[in-house]
Amino acid sequence: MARPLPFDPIEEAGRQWGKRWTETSAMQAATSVMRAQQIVLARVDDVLKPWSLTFARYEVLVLLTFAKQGVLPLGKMGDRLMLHQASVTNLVDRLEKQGYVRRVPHPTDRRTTLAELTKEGRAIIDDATAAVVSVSIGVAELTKRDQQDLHRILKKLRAGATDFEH
Amino acid sequence: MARPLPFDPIEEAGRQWGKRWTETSAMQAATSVMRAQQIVLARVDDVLKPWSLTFARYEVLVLLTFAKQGVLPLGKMGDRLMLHQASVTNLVDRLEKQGYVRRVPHPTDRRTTLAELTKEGRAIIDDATAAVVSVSIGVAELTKRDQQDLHRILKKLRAGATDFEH
DNA sequence: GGATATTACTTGGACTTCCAACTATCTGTC
DNA sequence: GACAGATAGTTGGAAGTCCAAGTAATATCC
Repeated sequence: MARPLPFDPIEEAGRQWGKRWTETSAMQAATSVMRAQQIVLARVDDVLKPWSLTFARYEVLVLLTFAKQGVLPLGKMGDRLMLHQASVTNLVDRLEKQGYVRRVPHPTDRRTTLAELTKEGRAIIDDATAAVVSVSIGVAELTKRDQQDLHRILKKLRAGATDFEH
Repeated sequence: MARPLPFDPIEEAGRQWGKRWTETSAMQAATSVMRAQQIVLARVDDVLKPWSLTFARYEVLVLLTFAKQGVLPLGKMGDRLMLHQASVTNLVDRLEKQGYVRRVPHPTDRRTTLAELTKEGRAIIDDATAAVVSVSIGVAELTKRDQQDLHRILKKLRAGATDFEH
């Protein structure tokens, strides 16, 4: 990371940007999102270190926890997590090496691979989540109202990106 | 990417999360930020392809454009862009190979390396920016009001992350 | 003035993400 | 039933991010 500045770099960028170009508030919104993601990611990754997990791999475990039997096809996981298939393959590879997840063949469709939570994976998820919750999933500065506003605004963005039908 | 779902995966995750854990709105806010970043990045990267640029490298060029002489020390760029020094080194390496930027020794401090915009770099920045502006920097679905709200809310988050003094 | 600490940048490695290409398997149609 | 097309997953490569360690140069302090 870098050292904190005596001013907000995004405000300053807005000032400079506005001298030459248009869409200043869009630029500031976009830049804020980029930076906020970095912050949330760093914070959550940090509290997940005791389990050698990252936010990305933690999300995979959480998703499996939501499934009835702790089992899901890799493809479906990619849809839900909004990730490329190759990314899912990578994450499951690592989780499998860590022993939190196991690959299992689909009973009828031999193209499909299922990811299944292992006993170890199931055992840590509540503790890992407690750690993640303890830092408010990286958005501790925001009130509940802020969090909801953020979710509402970004939902418009996501709806326009063919994330889901609307 | 994956195929669009018949429902919003973040709403669905909220439903499932709430059955077991707390801080559901924080989870949805954090997850929304992660996904929004992905969307903005993909959109901006896409329109920058004609110049073989990415959002990250484009931001470096924009920052240099803001500097009087088109020259800045790498360290200062890292501070402004909120990037690790190693990331700046990497980006400047690539921009230098592309001919958009040149490394120049600092006149008095021999530890410092300056990045300087080349004529080529200066020549493309307005066109590249026109392309980026044409997609509203990836946040086209948001009204100006939304963009400002987003900026305001995320500023709280950034202030808590020692991005700048407040 | 010299030893120590700080600062600036680079390098190598880990991680995540994507794309494009490839293999294997299923589906649908004639 | 066979062939074309769609679907599922993996692999290899590119990009960006970070951290930790290393090198070089400047600052500080006694």
